[in-house]
Amino acid sequence: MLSLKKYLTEGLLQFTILLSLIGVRVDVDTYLTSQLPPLREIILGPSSAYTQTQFHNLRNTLDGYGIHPKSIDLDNYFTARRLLSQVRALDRFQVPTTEVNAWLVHRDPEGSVSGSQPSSGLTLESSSGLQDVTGPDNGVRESETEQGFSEDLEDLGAVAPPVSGDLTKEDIDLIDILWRQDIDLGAGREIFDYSHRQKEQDVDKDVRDGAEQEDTWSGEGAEALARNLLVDGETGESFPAQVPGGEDQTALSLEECLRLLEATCPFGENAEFPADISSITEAVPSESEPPGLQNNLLSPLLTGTESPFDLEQQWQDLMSIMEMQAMEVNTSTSEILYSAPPGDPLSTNYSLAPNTPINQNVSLHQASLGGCSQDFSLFSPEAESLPVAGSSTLLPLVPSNSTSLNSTFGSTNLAGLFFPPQLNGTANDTAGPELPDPLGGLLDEAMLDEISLMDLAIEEGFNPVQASQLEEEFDSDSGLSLDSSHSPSSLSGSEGSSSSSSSSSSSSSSSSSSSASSSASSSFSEEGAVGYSSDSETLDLEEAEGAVGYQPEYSKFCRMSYQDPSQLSCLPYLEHVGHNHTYNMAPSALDSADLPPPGALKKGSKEKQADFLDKQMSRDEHRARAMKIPFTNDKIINLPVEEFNELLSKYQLSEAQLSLIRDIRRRGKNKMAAQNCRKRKLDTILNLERDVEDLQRDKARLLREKVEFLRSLRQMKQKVQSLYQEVFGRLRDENGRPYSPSQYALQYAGDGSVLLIPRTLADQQARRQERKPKDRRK
DNA sequence: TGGTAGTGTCATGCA
DNA sequence: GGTGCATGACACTAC
Repeated sequence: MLSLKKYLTEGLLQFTILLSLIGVRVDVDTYLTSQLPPLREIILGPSSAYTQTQFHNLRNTLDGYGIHPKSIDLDNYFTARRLLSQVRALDRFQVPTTEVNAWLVHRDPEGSVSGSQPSSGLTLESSSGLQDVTGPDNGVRESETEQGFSEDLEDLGAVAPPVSGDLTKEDIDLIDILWRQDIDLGAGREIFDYSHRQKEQDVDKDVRDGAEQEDTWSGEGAEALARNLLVDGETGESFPAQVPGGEDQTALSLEECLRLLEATCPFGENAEFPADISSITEAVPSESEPPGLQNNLLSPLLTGTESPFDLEQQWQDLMSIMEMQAMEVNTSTSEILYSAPPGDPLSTNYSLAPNTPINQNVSLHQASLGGCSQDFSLFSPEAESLPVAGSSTLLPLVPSNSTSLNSTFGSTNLAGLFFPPQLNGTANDTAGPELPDPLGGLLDEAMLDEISLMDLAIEEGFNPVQASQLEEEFDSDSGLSLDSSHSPSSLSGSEGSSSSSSSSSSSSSSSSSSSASSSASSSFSEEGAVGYSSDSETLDLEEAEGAVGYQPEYSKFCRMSYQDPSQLSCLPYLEHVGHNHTYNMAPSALDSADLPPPGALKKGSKEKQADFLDKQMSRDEHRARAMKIPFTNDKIINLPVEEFNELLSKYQLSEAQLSLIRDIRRRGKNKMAAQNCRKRKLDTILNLERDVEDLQRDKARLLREKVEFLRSLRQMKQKVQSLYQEVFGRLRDENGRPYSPSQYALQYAGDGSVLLIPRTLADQQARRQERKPKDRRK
């Protein structure tokens, strides 16, 4: 069955890829959704968006680059819808599930925007559907993971019609010729569009392996980049779309931004912008805009080398989980840890997989590789030194290192709240000038407080209250003093049953006993005389023997019954199994210590039986026998004090006999006490073992929850940074130029207003806000 | 022969 | 102070 699935899957994929490569549109969704849900799941997983809606064909006609991506009105519509859904999703703290989106690669006829295909063949993203995967359509193809969104697309006619007839063999040959030209020039097309080529070659393998994954945000970042790129039809290189009259292409007017914010943010009504830019409703992009300026707008939450955890701490956590996995506590732990989505920070830190797309720099970098060399330079450290936007040489948003997070968000508000100090510690270490949090007011304080509390909990590893309770419990349970009260099993079961006979033997008188003696006898009957009492068999033997002494060896096995009651059921012929302490027997009884066979008791004579019992008598029994004590050691030991004294008064006993009787009673009681003590010790140890296992189980569970929380936090961060990036990227000054992220920043105040403020001012505010939490902690 | 586990016993403290 | 109980320490035995 598996092989059949594999065969079908691979075969369909290969066939579809082939069709796609020759230009035949294959919309797998139409087949999978309606007809073959199992097959769909085989290929796509439980829920995924697998469509090859070639939006690029809408714009990429045969002459390809004749239509700019931004000329399509759907773009704004989709962007607004997506932003709205993302913002709405921000108030939901959800633990995402993994979803695999497989994208078929279609070779663009010619002049395709190479930079528009940064995503690899496989994109792993959240099922929340709020993260977009920029498909090969240069941004028009928006988040189809949103429920029903793809339907909207189709309703709007966004789904490209089949283009099988558009591409002829000559066209394909022409593409190859142009391609070879680049190769002849020393620049293969794959240099400019690595992922494009990579996808064509490896998509089949990737679909099967599911290994190559991209962070969704990188797709968005690439989308934002690619939107501003035009493509050289010959080389496939991309270059910034700074063309005259481009106001209808790339510029999103401020009005649109405001509308967008109103639609996306609940505080949109109060949104306001500085007056100096309020009049910029007709943004006209300038030709003189330095290339790459807009592309410098990078993720304010983007961390270059995201190492949100202390490595040592995470290793400890990992080892704990590994221990629990060894204990087979919960197999879901491994599922979480090892099947974590690519964006999972823990999976990155744990597995240290080199290809894990957790490194957002890498993802964005790769996305930029698809564009052009200019884009490439944006993400290189050298970019910091490039003159950008006139005199501005500061590029604090360049995520070449981990300062990017704090450079824009500082350590306040979102950055500080989304990431506990433990998480962004490296970012703090390398943080340069702290910049204000442009999204400080994006979330209301209540939500931020919740997140902050959760961060504290995560930072502490456990709930401090619970941790203190655990600590107290451990303290109180230290040692063996917790025994009886803490371990209810310590004095139950075998003890009660074993003491029943002794208590019954004294029940006639103990019921009439009063006060102290009654309490003593009751306590004795309840938890005393463990295993030391003579059972009926012993009593019969004793009476048959007619004289003295309990049967310590019989009772010994009864006492041992708490260890395994089913094995040693107080049978005399099983004595050879256990210990045979004969040192307490009379020297005369130590001779001929060979035990009779099991059948000896049945067939043997009374003499042999007497010999056998004689051997089993303890030293005190022998002494009592030698001293002619007129009652059994069992009575001596187990009778309550009053009954015992009454019994002694009935007989005329010598001083030596009385002394021996008292010694026997003392030793017998102490013997039982010792046995109880040892039993309690054993129970305590067993209970402690159970407690340790429970605690380890709890720890593993908490670690799993921690992983999920952090993953969700990371996704929220990505969404926020994406929103910031999109909104900021659409802002234009009076000249239609985008604002430099090194000079301006968006700031969301607590009252819901949105401000575009200078970076310096944002820095100051960020510092102020950073001091507040420190003061609070003090 | 030495180590270990089980057991009994003694001494001691506590209630 | 006697009694019962708990427990550490020791000795002994069997394996």
